[in-house]
Amino acid sequence: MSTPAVARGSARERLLAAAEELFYADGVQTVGIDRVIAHAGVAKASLYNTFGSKDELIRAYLQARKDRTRARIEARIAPLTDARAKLLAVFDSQAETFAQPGYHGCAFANATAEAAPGSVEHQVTAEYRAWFRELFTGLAAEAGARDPDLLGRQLQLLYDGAAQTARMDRDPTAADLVRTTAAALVDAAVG
Amino acid sequence: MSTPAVARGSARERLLAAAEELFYADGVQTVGIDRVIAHAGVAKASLYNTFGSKDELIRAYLQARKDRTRARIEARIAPLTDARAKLLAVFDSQAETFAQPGYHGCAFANATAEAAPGSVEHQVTAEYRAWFRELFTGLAAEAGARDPDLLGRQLQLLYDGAAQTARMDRDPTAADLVRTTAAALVDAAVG
DNA sequence: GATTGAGTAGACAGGTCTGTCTGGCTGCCG
DNA sequence: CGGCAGCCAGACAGACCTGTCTACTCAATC
Repeated sequence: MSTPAVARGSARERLLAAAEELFYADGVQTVGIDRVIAHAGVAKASLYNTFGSKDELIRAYLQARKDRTRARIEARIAPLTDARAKLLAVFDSQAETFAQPGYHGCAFANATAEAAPGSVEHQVTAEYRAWFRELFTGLAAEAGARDPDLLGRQLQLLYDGAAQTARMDRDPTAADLVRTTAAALVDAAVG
Repeated sequence: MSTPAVARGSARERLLAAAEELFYADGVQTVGIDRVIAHAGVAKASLYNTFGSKDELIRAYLQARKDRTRARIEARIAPLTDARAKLLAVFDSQAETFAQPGYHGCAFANATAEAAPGSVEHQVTAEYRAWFRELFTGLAAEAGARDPDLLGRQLQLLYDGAAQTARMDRDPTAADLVRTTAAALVDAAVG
């Protein structure tokens, strides 16, 4: 394995791509700098010239993940008009990730599990979750829920639980389960 | 901090107590052997004579945590006769843990987040979750749910999600939220 | 053609990690 | 009283970690 697995692009792009693969698969704590640069086919000095530290590489990894998740969900919601359908589409998007071969749970949950309070991991995760909360409560209000904040929090509860179940039990059918349950909660909160 | 924080008992007991505190608070990966033995006030040789390796200490830590959780929940549901009440009592037990000052999420979720597949962490976690699943589905059947397996899985979904929310958002009110939601799901599945 | 910027290869420092080993102390039991 | 089990303190080995530094290559641009 002397040949790098991430071949094209600038050193920055290759590093980020390698970090995304390795950090997600094996954990930001477990994976060392040496593995990242070997996977990217890049010199160590390039990493430190570009990102300055491992922490900043971790930040870029999580930031990229956040942006990608957000874009994926928003693209799915955009063409829909019905707010109920939009809410359920969020879980359809999650189902897609479960089905991917290397699925390994929520990257933010994993990264923060053993990270120190105030660390880079917690900083980006806080942003990620704030956005998610607003998404759910906003759509809940749009859908006409009696208590949009309650429904929004309930749905985030389900979303988090599904990711945990899918990872820990290696059970991709959690996708069906969570969608059914979410639909029931939405209908109960609106009806 | 030269005086050990865990004072009484045999070397084994002190090591396990220290491991439970430190591993849970800061993570099994983050905490090194030296911190554990300093906290326990014990020599390194005693650790390796007693447990043989760090992995086995981690196993003992998770095993102890599993046994304690199980005992706590079973003691809570034992005096109850109504199956619905038993199901909700599981969430009351979880609410208690949320309220504890050092609450830091599900120990098993945290330990497995960046652990290699097949590791000690995953082994004990699999046992823990199998027990939990049977508890929920058994009580769901007892409560007269139309589809006990479905309800059991739904409740475990909620339980996992609540632990994640309580940890990541530092939001202990997740306890009320999950109890309310669980009650709604139980009633919908039975009625 | 000279200069400059970006990148490469890899040695190195300084620290931390797990795990082993030596040597000595204490208290209990026969 | 002798012996031994259990424990302590800490040095040490060997691996691995992040981050720095030197010396070199190559391509584009002025």
